[in-house]
Amino acid sequence: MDATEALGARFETWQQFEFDESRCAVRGLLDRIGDRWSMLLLCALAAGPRRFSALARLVPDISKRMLTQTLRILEADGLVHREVRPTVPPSVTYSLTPLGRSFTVPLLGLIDWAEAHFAQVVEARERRAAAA
Amino acid sequence: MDATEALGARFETWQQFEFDESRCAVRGLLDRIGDRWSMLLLCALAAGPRRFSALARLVPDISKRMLTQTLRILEADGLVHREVRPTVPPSVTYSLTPLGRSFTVPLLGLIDWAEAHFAQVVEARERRAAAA
DNA sequence: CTGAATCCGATAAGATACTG
DNA sequence: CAGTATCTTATCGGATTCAG
Repeated sequence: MDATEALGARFETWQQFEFDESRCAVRGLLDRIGDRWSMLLLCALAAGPRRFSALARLVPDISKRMLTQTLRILEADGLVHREVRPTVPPSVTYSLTPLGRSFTVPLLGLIDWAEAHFAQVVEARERRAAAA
Repeated sequence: MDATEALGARFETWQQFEFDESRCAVRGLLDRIGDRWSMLLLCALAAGPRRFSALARLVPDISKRMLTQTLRILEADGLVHREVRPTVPPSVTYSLTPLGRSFTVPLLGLIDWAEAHFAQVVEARERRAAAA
């Protein structure tokens, strides 16, 4: 059974649960990390703990608002650890939890696919644009 | 080198490209399939070709508008094939392309992780909610 | 049956200014 | 340094209606 068949079989079990949020993991997962920044921040933290301002520099076009919000969600989901040292000025360091590190395995798989096949996706789009 | 280190190293190469959209595959990928429906539809099509109305039934809470729009994007990206048979009434069948099937491999990895660890994520959220 | 077109509300997300 | 608060704009996505 290849991955496509396995995925198809998986989908059919979800139907039996009627995609109940608490049991349908895809929905629950994508609602949380399917946004523009979550995966990128997890990638940034994979290289090691980073402070707030360091993350802001690493991901150039994220606003402070979105950075804070996304980190809060990742922290609430148990993927990221937030450590505050009560110095003056304050120093806050973010790092991956063991759960967050376990997530880097499938995340790396996704990114490997993207880097290997993204050219094909772009080509498909261009071919379609040319046809229109 | 484990996945976390590999991912961290990967991230650092993206910085050198300044996350240029055309070369940063994550951005390009997530902009397309990071929405609410794309991955779910790819899962639904993994079990085999499906007609438009069949997909609408398989994914109960998607509107026709979003179904059409999402399928069009997946088609434009070369992940899904759209076949129209000029009967009356018209019959349109969607199926995964070879590129789409290759994507089911990392997608299955992501879903495996979600099903294995989603309980931990939920628990983390509840613990946080209880603390607040 | 398979869409296209339009309208509209909800949410996401950027910019800016301010705080301990 | 590490946020918060507020405002505003942009986009998402649902409901409805119409068409080939």
